[in-house]
Amino acid sequence: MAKSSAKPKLEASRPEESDVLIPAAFRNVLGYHLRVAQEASFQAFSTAVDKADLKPGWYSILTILSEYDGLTPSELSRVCGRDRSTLTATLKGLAIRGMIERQQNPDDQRSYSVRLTDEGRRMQARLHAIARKHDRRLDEIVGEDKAALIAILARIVNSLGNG
Amino acid sequence: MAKSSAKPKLEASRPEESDVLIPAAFRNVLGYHLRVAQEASFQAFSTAVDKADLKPGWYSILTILSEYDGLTPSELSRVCGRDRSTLTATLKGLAIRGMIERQQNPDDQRSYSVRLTDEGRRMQARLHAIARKHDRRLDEIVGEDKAALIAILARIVNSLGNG
DNA sequence: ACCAAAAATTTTGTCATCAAACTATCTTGC
DNA sequence: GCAAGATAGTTTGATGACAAAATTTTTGGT
Repeated sequence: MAKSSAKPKLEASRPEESDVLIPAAFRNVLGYHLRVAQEASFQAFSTAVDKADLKPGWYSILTILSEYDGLTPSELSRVCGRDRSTLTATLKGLAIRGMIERQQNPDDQRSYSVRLTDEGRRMQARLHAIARKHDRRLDEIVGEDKAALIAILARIVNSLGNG
Repeated sequence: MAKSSAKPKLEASRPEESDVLIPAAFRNVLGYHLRVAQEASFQAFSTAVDKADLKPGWYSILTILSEYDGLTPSELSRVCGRDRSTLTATLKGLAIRGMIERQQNPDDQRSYSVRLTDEGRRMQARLHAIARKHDRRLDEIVGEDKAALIAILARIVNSLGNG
């Protein structure tokens, strides 16, 4: 299966004029564009989630749990890429609202595993619907370049993270 | 010179294996990859800046000012894409450290313009050196796809921002 | 001249993030 | 079996972000 995967091309169309002034010092800086695009994307998602009176931070955790139920906070932290201490408050919020349950690990008193409740599963589904809508919007904007874009972004993560 | 600008291709190489587990639900989600990549990039920059005992948040403001001296906080807010209220604390910090000066607008008592001091200019240069090093690292990772990548990211910003 | 509306900035409140310090528990070496 | 070190989770403190409300000043209409 040599070269099995197609090689998507990125058409570098003429940059659209935006209503926002970009300082010359940033115009050619990847980090800047990366940041601005991510913030725009997150903001759009966040707004949609807010309208449903939910918290955007819940989505990733509930979704990871719906896939890998029973992770410990530390494992969860590794999977979702947040510091352990960041999760403490979110997990507390989710527990208070009855979306997760903590179950003591009988072999290690320090540790517990986190499980979704039925309520948590329902909430995950609601958030997932919003997320999918947002994704489709992004997909439409990016178009055929999606796979290539994801590959580059993953390369950035791996290179900066491990190299 | 038809087709004067080359059309960079994105080689979608086989995704490198990373040491981090990516949940299946996120594997194909642009927003997720965008976020993770941006965080990796910012983290790398932040670490470098920290080593020099500086604040990453200063860089964008000082750089914008070095290009457009004398902006008001509101204008600055628009250019750097942050909420006006976010700038208050940073500007205060920069003023305390003598990197900027506030100059009352004689025609409008509510408003003032922000100017770099010599100290601020020196600080901007130091931060800029760090930023350039970081940029070069990103450029190396992204390679020939840079222009195409920036174009897509800008498209995301414009579409989500105005659409 | 006055009063209402708009505008520029700051203040306040909430949230997410990391790093460092802390507590409790487990594991290991001796 | 015990002390030293590692690990799990939480707490605390700093940063930086937004939104909403408050403040001050300007502008506009009558």
